[in-house]
Amino acid sequence: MTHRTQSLPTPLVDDTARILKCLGHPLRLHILDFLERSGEATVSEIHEALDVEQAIASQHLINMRDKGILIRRKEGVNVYYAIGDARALKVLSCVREAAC
Amino acid sequence: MTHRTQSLPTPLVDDTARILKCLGHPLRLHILDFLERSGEATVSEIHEALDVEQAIASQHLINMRDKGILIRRKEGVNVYYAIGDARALKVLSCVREAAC
DNA sequence: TAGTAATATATGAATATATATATATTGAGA
DNA sequence: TCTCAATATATATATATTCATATATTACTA
Repeated sequence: MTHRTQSLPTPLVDDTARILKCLGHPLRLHILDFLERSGEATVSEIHEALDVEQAIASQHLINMRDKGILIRRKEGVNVYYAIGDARALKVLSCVREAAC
Repeated sequence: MTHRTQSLPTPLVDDTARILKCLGHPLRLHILDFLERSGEATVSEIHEALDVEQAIASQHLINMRDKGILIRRKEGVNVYYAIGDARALKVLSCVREAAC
């Protein structure tokens, strides 16, 4: 069969792979799901809602933020995280579809 | 903000994370892209087209097959791999969109 | 300014992953 | 049956990831 489309450019593949790899972890995917439904949430809210240690939650949140998947906003002693990447939202909506 | 939708079920999240993690590797994503454009391809065609060692290509192909992302068909001494998972195709189409 | 709650960081141990290389297996044809 | 080409497997090494735990930082408030 002939190739009807061009091969994906390597920089795009590399960047996409980074995002997919990051989302390819159950807890991070749960966090993403929670944040999408919450709009935004503090570290405490997340670690309580998902029943994981505070440090673990913080580690994964920072991980996702480093990759541009999440953004954060400080308010006093609290830190609010939210989804900051359209690709992550897209992945989530695909998973939602599958859930039906 | 209240939660307008239910949280994703854990088994679905786990399964999805497994797939995303697997696709979250540049070479595997390139292989997926190549297979989508080829329809199907042998190990040799893949390792030559993507310029990677035969054993490396085989390892990644088996990896993806183990996770149900690829299927394969034997024909004599050749083994043809093809995409066998709708989710993988969906991911690919999203990446294609981003490429435009 | 001392205490406290929220968050982040440092560190180590266990496990998983990626790559490279060498070798084995399989099937076809001379 | 011998050889060759295609594919798979075994193994070692290096590196990355994950989780757990302890500790540090930060900002508010009494």
